Amino acid sequence: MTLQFWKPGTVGPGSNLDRATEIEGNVVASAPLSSQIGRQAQREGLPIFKHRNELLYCIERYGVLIVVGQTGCGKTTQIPQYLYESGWASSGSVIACTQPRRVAATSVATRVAAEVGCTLGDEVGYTIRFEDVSSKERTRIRYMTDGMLFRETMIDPLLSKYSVIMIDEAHERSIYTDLLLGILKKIRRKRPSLRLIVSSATLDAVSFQNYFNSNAASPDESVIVSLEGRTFPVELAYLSEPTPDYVAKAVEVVWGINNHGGPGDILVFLTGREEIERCLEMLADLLPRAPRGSPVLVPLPLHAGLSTEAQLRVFETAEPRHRKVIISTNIAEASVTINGIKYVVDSGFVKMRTFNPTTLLSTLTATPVSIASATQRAGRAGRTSSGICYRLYTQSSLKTLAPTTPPEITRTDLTTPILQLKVLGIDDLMKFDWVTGPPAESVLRALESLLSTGMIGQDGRLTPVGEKVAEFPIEVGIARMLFTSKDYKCGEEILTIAAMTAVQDVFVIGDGAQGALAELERRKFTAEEGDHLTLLNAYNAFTRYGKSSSWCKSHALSFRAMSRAVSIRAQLKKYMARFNLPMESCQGDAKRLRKCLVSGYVRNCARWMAEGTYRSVRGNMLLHVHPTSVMFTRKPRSGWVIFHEMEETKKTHIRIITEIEPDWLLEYGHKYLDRRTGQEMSTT
DNA sequence: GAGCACTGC
Repeated sequence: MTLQFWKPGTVGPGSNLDRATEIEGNVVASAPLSSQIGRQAQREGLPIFKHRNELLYCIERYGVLIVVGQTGCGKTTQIPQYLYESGWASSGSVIACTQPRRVAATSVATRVAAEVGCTLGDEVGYTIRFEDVSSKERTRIRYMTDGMLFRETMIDPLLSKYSVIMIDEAHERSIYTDLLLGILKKIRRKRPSLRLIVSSATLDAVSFQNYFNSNAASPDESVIVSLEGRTFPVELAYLSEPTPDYVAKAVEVVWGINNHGGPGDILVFLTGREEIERCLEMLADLLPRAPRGSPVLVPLPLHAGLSTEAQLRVFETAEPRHRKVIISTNIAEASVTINGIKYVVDSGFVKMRTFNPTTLLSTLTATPVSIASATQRAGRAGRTSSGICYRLYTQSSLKTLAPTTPPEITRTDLTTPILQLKVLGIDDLMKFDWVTGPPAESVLRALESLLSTGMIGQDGRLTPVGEKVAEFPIEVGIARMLFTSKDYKCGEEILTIAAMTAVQDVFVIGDGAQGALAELERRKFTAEEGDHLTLLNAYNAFTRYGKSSSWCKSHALSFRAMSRAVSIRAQLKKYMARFNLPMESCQGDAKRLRKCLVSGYVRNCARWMAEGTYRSVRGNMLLHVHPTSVMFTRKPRSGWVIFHEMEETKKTHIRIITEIEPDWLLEYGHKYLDRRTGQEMSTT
């Protein structure tokens, strides 16, 4: 790891990547930056010996260190060790390093434990949901998910056991990263001895610095440090003309590489399963026409919906004279790293979910990637040697791309996060020091929803039940449902339903005949009342038959999803015990169960219109039943349903649906405040 | 009669 002062425009080595990133460089270069550290150290008469010491000097001198470095520069593994060796973890304090993903936290911890020469969980450990491999007494370097550290602030608001907190991959701007940064800035005002390291991509470094320096009392709170890593140059190629069909174009490019390019595997970025399958079909059609002497092309799909074993196939080394071509979603951009990739083919699109606070509708649409994303994708070709990235768009369209992807906090339902901030005593949300402020409408709607469900009072303060609900590691509505299960005496079943709705892709659907077979299997669990009870049946069958993976396979269930549901259920059960919520069974009384469901889904009710379409009670939107629902083929006798979620893709779909009686809605007495008139609106 | 990018507590 080499420490360098930050220079605008030096994102990565290699001629072409440099040229391409000049656009990125210019964005950053508009901010005045120089080698501040060097000057500061000189002024204070401090000698700079080594890179490592420079870094340690910076953490001593500045409260917040913004570290810019490419993947592979060792920042995640080395910086915590430097701090540890130089005494930052003495007298019982801990160095934390957060990751946005669980796998990253575990794999990095494993590696660092080996480097330090200790058993994982001793001096070096990790903490993720359901897995705490760390010791309260012995662990000095602790890798964890950002969500876990956020949760810890609810128990220890000053995070007093930590001396240094490193927020890694901060440029990804996960919602927990953003919430944490806001809280950590606040904590540092009360506890200036706490040091912060924010690891970021070049593009975002200045905005992070501005964020931390915006405090008038300490205008030079932070400093940017750049680390040089070992990556290889990636040559960029663009289309001269835009393409109307990037899937077909990707096939063409892959075919061209295979027949004329040197050795090395290919990674193609498309947006979703449907495109991936179309691409695989087109490649399969071409395979018999391969010219003699060219490598045998081995196309492999990669997306989150695949089983674990299908996902693992992309890591297998291709046989001699074979060439892997991995057709992937965005999962390969940051979550999954495959070695040996020499060529990247980038469609330039990604599916992004955006929440509309006015309609409460999430939209999932293919949108152009940001420059940051495009750079990250290209970098996937240069991890082990130099590579080439074929971008399926024109070079001139680069300037129409956004520099970075909008942070998750601007695109998501804030009901649960805002409830959690309230637990931390952050009541005035408009005044909270956000890294990026969420849309005002999102905040208002979240508050409105918290008010209407009794989580906060008219004064905006938490109610006693709100305080408890906030602690549950699950959405507000579902947590609330767990509380009302006491009244309906159905804690046992509601808990299972809560866990099952929290995992996705429970039923494995293949294509063609396999899919039809899976459909038949799924019908075995089907409950008359709808999907929630169907999920309950599936879970109960899973436990009855010994929670086995082979049983799942023969019943078209995802073993991964089911096991996760078991963990979530066990965790939620502990919270239920803590709040004295009884684990009673409804003894097959589905009516009680459904009434309880209504309490959690007051925002999500709809009325039957015609042929698989509904109108939402709120907003009168046209809704289509998702084909995976057991309600897809059936009309609710009462004409009314509640649903777990709605999402707009080509149509607006509702998923996980249960039939209810309309008077249950009234019985529950939920009312919404009309924001314009201040009048209470009935739900009917 | 037709479909869901990716994470996290």
